Formats: sequence, structure tokens, C-alpha cells
Amino acid sequence: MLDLAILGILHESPMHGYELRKQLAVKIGTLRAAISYGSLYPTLRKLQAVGWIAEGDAEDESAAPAGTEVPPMTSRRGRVVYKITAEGKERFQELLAQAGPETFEDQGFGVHFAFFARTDPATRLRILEGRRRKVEERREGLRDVLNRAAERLDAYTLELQRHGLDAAEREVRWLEELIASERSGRTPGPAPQVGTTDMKPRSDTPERS
Amino acid sequence: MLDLAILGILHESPMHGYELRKQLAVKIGTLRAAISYGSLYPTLRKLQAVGWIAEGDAEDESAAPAGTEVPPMTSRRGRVVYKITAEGKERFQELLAQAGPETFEDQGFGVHFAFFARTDPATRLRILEGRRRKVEERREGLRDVLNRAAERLDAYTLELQRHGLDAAEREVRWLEELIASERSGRTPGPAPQVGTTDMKPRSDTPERS
DNA sequence: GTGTCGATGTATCGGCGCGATACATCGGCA
DNA sequence: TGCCGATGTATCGCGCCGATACATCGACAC
Repeated sequence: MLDLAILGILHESPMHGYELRKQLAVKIGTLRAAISYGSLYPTLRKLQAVGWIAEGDAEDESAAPAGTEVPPMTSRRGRVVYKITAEGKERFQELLAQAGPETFEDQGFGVHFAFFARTDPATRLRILEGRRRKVEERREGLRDVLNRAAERLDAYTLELQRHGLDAAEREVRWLEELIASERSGRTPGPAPQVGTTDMKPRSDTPERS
Repeated sequence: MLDLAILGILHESPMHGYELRKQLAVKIGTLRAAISYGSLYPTLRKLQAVGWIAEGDAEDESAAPAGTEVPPMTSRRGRVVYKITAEGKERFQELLAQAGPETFEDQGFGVHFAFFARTDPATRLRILEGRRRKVEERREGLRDVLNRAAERLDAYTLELQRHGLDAAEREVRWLEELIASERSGRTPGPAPQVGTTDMKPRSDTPERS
């Protein structure tokens, strides 16, 4: 799971750990708390060991894209800059495409969804529908409790169930819209995504800082 | 965290592991997935070791006399019924009252909230406000991203942020209502908690809503 | 100049809790 | 009679978190 997230971020641009974590926080922080360093660094080392990422020895990456007035930070120091390898990119695509059961769980879904711009349309649809199914099951479970066993629960527990049910219903509706959007071809925004190989989203943004 | 949840369920009635997990699922399953057996049984053993729960005598099983020379070598497992001890009840109240930082996290909050009917009003208010603060921070973070960095994100990531923001805004509103409800004394339901002789009005945070 | 304070940056350690798995009993039902 | 699914207890590996420890750097004070 972290593998996918880290590869995805490094796919956009080489980065060192600290920065990586911040990017990760805004990218997938919606459904999942920020990644802990206790997870990040060991994972980085593991990914490096299997050859999916490598230590890039360059700060001069920042020199390449013009127009980037490198914001305050990012100066030279003994930082370790990681970049994704060719093998890592392959593996990233594999991980994106394969949707196991945990893909439909909160965290897994969040990570996959965050990289939808790089995912092929068929997989997107599969994941959205799997997630919808998951949330629908949860919704039905909550409805059952509220209909069948409401009188056995105290008011607070009941209120918690209601709030959870509301959230589940909303997410299902949200997913419905996204699915309809996918089917009609109009993906939400500027990402028509044709071609199976190496599609990059609006990579015009330097992505620094 | 699991300690609190298990003590809370066993506080209502003695139970064996399998049943306990099912109860737990409906009680706190809203904000948290069902507890795994890989967590449940070790925790039960730990709680038993420190004396907060004890094995209750499974009476109906003992209906057959002790002349059970039937089991050859395989240790026949019976169902183990656990019940909370007096010390466990004390500890439960302590855990309920103490609200550390993880109390305001998704899972921690869910567990605490599920037992609000057993929590004193002052603590309820404290926890609700702490949670609200937490969710507000998250909401502000998402707003910042959407206002300041929207153009650097692809459409899917953006959509994820929007959905997260919507959920955060809803939860804040939900919490506001609960807080108002608490303050006005009309707690939602059959747990007025009036027995407390000296409830201090606890003139609370200047932040009102 | 130097003190120390907050942000940046890398790294480890203990432990919680999950998912998979194993094993055992019991009631249907074909 | 034999299979199957629900009930029930238990363990193991490991992913990830939270706390913690260091070290450097710019800034502002004194």
C-alpha cells in the first residue's frame, strides 16, 4: 500500500523523504492520516533494495524545469533524494491495475483513487464499482441495525449509527456520479486519458516545493 | 483502545470472544472496522492477566457431570465466557474519562462516543469539542489545498479533496449540534445522567458557535 | 559572537492491531 | 452418510504508527 503511494509520488518527481511525506499528506491525506516516518524510511529502504527506486544524486533536478523559483527550502545538504527507476515504473503500473480486496477499503481506495489520472479507464471503473459495493454493504448493515435493533441501543450509539449511515449514503451517491462520469467518457476535468502506455497527467506543473 | 472497547462491552453483560466481536462490530463498527481475532484474543488474555476481566463459569456446559473421559488427547476447547471484574469497572471509568490526543482521532473518538451513555457530561463535552477542533483543522487544511494549490492537482485528486472537505464540514456541523445538545442539558435519549450531585457547570472554552 | 528556537531532515524502536490460517464442534439438508 | 456453513478459540507474520533521538540551518535576540 505504501509502496504504491511512494512510487506514485516519486513518479511525478524525485524527492527526499521529508518532502515526500508532505506531498503524500496532501495527495492521500483525505482518507488516511499522514504517513509516519516509522513507515516511510523503512519502506524507502525496502523499495531501494528491490530496485524500484534509487538514490538520485542530484539537486540539479530543480535546475532543469525553468520557471521554478525554488521556494524557500530545498537547498543542498546531506539529504537523500530518491527517484523512481524504470522497473519501479513498471511495478507502479502493475500495482495500480491490480485491485485486491483491500483496494476497496478506506485507505486502499484513497490511495488508488489519488492516482486515477494514471490509471486506465477500465481499472478506474472496476475500482469505483468495487468501492461502491463495499460502501453499500456497510450502508445496508447500518440500516439493518437502525431498523431492527434500534430499541436495544442507547441514544448515543444510535446517533453514531445514523451519522455513519448518512456518510455511507453520501459516499454511494458520490461514487454513482463518478461512475456515471466514467461511463460517459467525461472524466472529471482535464484528463481524457487515451492510450495505455505511460500517460501522464498535467505534468506541466513543476511540482516543486 | 481495544481495552476500553472490550471492557465497555463486557460491562453490559458477560460474553465469550466470538459474541464479543459481533457486539463490538455493531457498537463501534461505524468508525472502525470489526476487531480482528488476532487482536481480540491476545487482548482478552492481557486483560485477564491484569485482573480487569475474569473467566466466568460457563454453567450450562457443566450440566453434564465431570465424568467426561471422552476427550482422548486433543484438548477440547469449550467456549470461554469472560466477565468484567470490579477493578475492571474502575479502570473502565478511568479510561472513559481520560481523553488523550488519540481520543480525537477517528477510531478513538468512535469508541469513546459509543460509550457516551456511561460517560459523565463534562467529559462528553470535552471530547466533543476536542473532536470538533480536530476535524476543523482537517477542514481548514483541505480548504487551503483547494484554494491555494488546486491548479497543481489533477482532477481526481481534486475531487477526492472536495469529497473529504464535504465530509469534514458535515461532521463539524454534526458535532456542533451534539455540543449544543449537551450544553442545553437535553442529551439525546434515555441517559440524562442526573445523579451526579455536583456537576460543575464548567464554564468552558470561549469558542462558541 | 552566541544562545536557543523552530523548521528541516534522517533514522530507529516498541508495540498495536490486521489478515491469513489452523483446528474443532455443531446443526442442517441432500 | 457426507458435506457445508456457522460457531468458536487461537497463533503468526508484518504493516504501520507514535515516540524518540539526533543533526543542521536560518532567524531573531542580546
